[in-house]
Amino acid sequence: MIEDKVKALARTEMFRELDERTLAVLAGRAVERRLSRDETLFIAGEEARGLYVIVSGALRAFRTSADGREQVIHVERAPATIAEVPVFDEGLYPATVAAEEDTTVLFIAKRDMRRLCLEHPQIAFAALKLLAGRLRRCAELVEALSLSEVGQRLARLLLAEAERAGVRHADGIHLELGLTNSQVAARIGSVREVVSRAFARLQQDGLIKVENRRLIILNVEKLAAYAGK
Amino acid sequence: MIEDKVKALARTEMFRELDERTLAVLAGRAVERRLSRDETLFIAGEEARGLYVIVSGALRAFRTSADGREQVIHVERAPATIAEVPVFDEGLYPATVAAEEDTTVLFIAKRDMRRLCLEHPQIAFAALKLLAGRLRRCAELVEALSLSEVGQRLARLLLAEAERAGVRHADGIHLELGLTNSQVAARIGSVREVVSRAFARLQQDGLIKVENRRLIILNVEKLAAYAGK
DNA sequence: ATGCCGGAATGACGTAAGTCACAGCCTGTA
DNA sequence: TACAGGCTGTGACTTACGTCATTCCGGCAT
Repeated sequence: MIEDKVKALARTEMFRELDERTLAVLAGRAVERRLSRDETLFIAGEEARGLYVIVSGALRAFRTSADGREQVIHVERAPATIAEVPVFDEGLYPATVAAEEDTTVLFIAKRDMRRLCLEHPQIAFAALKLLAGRLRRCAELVEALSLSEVGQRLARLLLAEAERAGVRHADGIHLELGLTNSQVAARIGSVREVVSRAFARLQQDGLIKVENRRLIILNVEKLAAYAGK
Repeated sequence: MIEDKVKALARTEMFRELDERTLAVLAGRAVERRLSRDETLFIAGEEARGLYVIVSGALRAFRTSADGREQVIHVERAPATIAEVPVFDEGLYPATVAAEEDTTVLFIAKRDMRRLCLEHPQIAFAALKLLAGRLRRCAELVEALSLSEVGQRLARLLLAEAERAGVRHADGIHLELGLTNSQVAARIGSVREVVSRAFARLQQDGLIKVENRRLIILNVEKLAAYAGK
């Protein structure tokens, strides 16, 4: 039980440098919570009490507009952490977080986290690296939203997903996308129908091939060029 | 000379907690550089050797599209630091940085910065707070670009600038904007002409009043409501 | 079979916003 | 005084994108 928690913590970028003893103490204080697909963990603007370690599954952090459209800020999958920002700047949760799939998390209180950073410089360092990386990707998202169009943003997403979960094959990179068009739209800042058309376009141009929820990137270089990267 | 550098460092959020001695050592290693308006400090993708402390003036970090349009990621004015990200994640500079006005900076080498974080946990903490805040604002920018339209984004910018530099007055908040329409466009993700029209619209609707480069926010509440905040 | 449901595809349409071109206005300066 | 350069404002046009409505398809349960 507590063993499992220790293992889960030790797998994250944030806590992997910690010694067994400290991990055990931290694990003892960590509270587990299970979420079903699409269940929400917390809402933007809520009082932030701490951060979460993703033990299994994946979470998305997003913002919602007045008329209900969602824009995903980032997606984190196990092993990872989420909601670090309010731990360090003392503000409210900056985004709503919900489960992409069935997910288990561990809650770590803000105070525990801050003390850990002071007593273990490696943790502060890991946190710095993590936030820096996240900021880098957030800036890229800003650029994409402002300076590229939907087709290019879709291409970028496909390349990123291929990087993460693609399988190299003779005819190209095979990819189990596992996202509905709506989910893709929320990530790249658009809507269902437009994504549908963008996919059709990429397929027409011979860059990708889609058949029953399975996707093949036929020409990575061309796709990257099209994405403008 | 070195006195001035110490003073400049001590004013920043990043270094204000440091004791005099350590500040003096750091100042001794800091290299000064002066930039004229619009001169560029470094370019996105360059090898990152360290971060910069803004002694006076202001810098903007931005990305450029293939066809030359710019999207500003953030603007920092003295006293502040810029380019912390690559110090902590070891990557290249994530954005191009140029001077908004005549500016003086101090260069701090990556190694010095990292050592400082290990030896002085308060510095690591300050850096964490700073990155967290920046990430928060970056996420807000993402939301704005994806879910609001130009008029609303302009309204948000005006409210933020009023917060920073506005003067409360009988007829509303007076604001010396000091930005051309092109500069505003680069910040809110649009182009000159559209910004010009958005200003006209806000004025028509009686939310603001513009006369010879000077701006008055007549109705803050309405403007905030219009911004959707 | 039948019906239902979530997702995908697609045509028709409206619109915000980007592009182009031009004219007016300052300010500095040759 | 006149000219150039930077900024603004505005009309005319184009277009990418978002919206709406309909249809189709493939499970899945009844």
